Amino acid sequence: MDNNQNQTAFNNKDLDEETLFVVSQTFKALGDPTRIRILNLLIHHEYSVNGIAETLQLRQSTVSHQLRFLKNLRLVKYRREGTTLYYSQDDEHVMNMLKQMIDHACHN
Amino acid sequence: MDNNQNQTAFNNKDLDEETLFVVSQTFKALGDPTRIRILNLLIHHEYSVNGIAETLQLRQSTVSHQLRFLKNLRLVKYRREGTTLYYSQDDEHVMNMLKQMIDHACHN
DNA sequence: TGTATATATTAGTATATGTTCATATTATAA
DNA sequence: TTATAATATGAACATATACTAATATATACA
Repeated sequence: MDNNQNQTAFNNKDLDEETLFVVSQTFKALGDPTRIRILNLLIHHEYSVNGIAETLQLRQSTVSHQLRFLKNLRLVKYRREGTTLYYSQDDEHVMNMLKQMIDHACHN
Repeated sequence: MDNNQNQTAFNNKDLDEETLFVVSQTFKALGDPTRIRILNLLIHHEYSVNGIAETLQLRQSTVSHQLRFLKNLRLVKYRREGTTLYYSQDDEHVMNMLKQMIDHACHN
């Protein structure tokens, strides 16, 4: 039996610390209006940092900070073109959950 | 055309304020380890407040505070039996997202 | 090399959040 | 009514979070 097996497989009552950390961090990323707006933009296509800032009426600094947050969680990635960085989504599963929740919230 | 129609349907670039609030609040609820552990317990069956506290090794007060949080978002409900309140899940969709994310986090 | 543009980083600040202790409330039973 | 058990609430505290202004870094190009 695999030592790295998660507790879900054992149907245990509590979650192991690492799973708990990853899950809470990921949901936390989706738990802020600014990050949701950024990710919602990136559903459709890539954007530069300034592109996001202008579209969402946010400071460049704010966008950059939140992108770093999302990048650390591998929820977004970027490609460089000259001095411009184009950010795009990097976790299809999480993006699907975001879409689901937006639809869930809209169907009231 | 319906005035209450959400912006997702229009494929707009930004989300309306109310959707943004509901979505971020819901994800915020899932963005805390304690609340995740509580909800993860309630996946299987109902628990009393003290039952949760004992199982997860948390203070009664902590559990009660977090249950109020989850109750306000209609993520949990309760039924009374004497002086005991049995809490259970009340949003199948959100619970499914939690399960999905836990599985997602485990499959590393 | 020097300048311009795009982005990242740092430090400061205000606010939000989670936990705890102490206490209040509620319902039951003697 | 009084006592007990279960839960809720309020206040205080420490920590986390998000935003901003100012500045640093990096790339391209003249």
